[in-house]
Amino acid sequence: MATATATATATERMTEYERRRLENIKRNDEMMASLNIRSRLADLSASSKRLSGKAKSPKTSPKKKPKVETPVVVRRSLRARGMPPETEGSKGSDLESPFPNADSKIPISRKHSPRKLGPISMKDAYEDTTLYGSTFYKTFVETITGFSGVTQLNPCIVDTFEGKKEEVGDDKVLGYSNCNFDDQVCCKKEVKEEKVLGSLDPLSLDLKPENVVRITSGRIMAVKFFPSTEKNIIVTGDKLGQVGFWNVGSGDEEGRVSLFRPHSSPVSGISVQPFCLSKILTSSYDGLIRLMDVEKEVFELVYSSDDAVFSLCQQEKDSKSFYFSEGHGKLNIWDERAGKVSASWVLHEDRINSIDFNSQNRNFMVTSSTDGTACIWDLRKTTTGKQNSFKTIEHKRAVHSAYFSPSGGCVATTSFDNNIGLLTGTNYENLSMIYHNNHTGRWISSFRAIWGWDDFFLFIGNMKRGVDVISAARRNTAMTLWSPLISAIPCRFAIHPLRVGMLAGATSGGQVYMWVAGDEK
DNA sequence: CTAAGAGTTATCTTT
DNA sequence: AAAGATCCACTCTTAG
Repeated sequence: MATATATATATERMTEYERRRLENIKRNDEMMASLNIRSRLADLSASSKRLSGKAKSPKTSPKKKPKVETPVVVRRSLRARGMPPETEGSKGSDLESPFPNADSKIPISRKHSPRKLGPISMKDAYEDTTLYGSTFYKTFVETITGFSGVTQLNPCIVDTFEGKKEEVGDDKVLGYSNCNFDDQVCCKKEVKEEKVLGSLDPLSLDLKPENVVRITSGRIMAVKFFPSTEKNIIVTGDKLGQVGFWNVGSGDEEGRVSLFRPHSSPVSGISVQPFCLSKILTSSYDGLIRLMDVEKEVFELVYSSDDAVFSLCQQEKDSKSFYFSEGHGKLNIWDERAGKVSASWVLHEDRINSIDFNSQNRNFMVTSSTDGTACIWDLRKTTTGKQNSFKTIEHKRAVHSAYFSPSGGCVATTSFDNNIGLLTGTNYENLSMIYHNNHTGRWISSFRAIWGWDDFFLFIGNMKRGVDVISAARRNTAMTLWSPLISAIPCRFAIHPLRVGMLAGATSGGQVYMWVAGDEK
């Protein structure tokens, strides 16, 4: 079989990478020893207490009490109807507040929460986390509807590392990653790269205390930036079905986060409409796809299925259709004008975890699946079944993501088999496996390596609360970003599509960190 | 072939 | 400070 030889070479590579990995571990251990990490770990308790105090916003402790006594809860619909939203003095009063779940015990039901097969008003879905929701709700609506209407498109940094490999020389110490606190020596790490290629030096990414926020209360499954430079807004979806917004850098401590619960099960995908930023698509394990329309203040129901929807993707410049996966390997195309699914294929033998498109050639799509493969598809030829794929990448375990690089010239996959797969070459004929511990277990959303703003670096979380930066040219972990502000494992990431050097990482506790490049102060 | 169960992992809340 | 709850991820094992 052809797969036998492929497996053999993969095994050879594995040992090669394993060897290098062990060398790296040894080096790191020596370095950590020299930096006196071990003794610092001993008094972790003291520092972690201090750090968590810093990481969480100090004022957030008295807010939301989302605990539930009864797991099955129906959200009381239309309670807000007819209530004037001005009365702010009536904090916590169920009778007067238009957002009565501020102090009630119902808002976040756990499992088996029934889904509603129809539109949900935004006010009904609003999770009042602050007791002052009426004012913040209005602020939110004004913020999202207040875009100028001009949509900027991705400037598309088309710059590949192919052909520049020769420039990468032997290991040299390039620099050290920065940290915010002088007393935290442990976040410094040696970086080896002859020179920094590409449009951004990842070492310039800086995490500031004001850029750490808790958005949702559950495990974050999806995170996205709004494609606009007017305001920096991050939207997240979590395991409880919540969709949260963070208006970065504006408003006071509490007002910049708004939280809704349009779904009864985990939110699997988010897509902000490229030409209409007040419309946001969300998909969920509850089988629903909703369109949040902030102008109309409603979560419309677009699609419903008995199967879970596991991923959602929209081509960058196409607002007339979107692609989503459901059930065991099915992929659908939704036609906005027809208002129905216009094509449906069974592409994999198990759930499809990610969908992505080649930004330079829109006929090429890549999917990743729990069946252990990632496939590149030529949409002009796609019928059904993996045997018809343009290219299939085989992993030994479930594959959680597969993304085209910004130039479209590479594909990076992330698998539970502890590898990041890198596909290069004019016809994606070269496959490399880069070792990375992706064993996240049950409580952490699976890691997914995402591309930065060029073809040189990938970003992915690690189990030690750092952000590994993978060099595509060197095919290794070139550096790791650390910060004492990170109090949980960042597992899902997004880049700002229009601002080079703006990176968001989200955790299982609902927190989001935003790194920003540049201006060292 | 399918179902059920154990083990794995980290974070937040409660005691 | 330590224990308890989480509970649709995935893999492997065992029972039918």
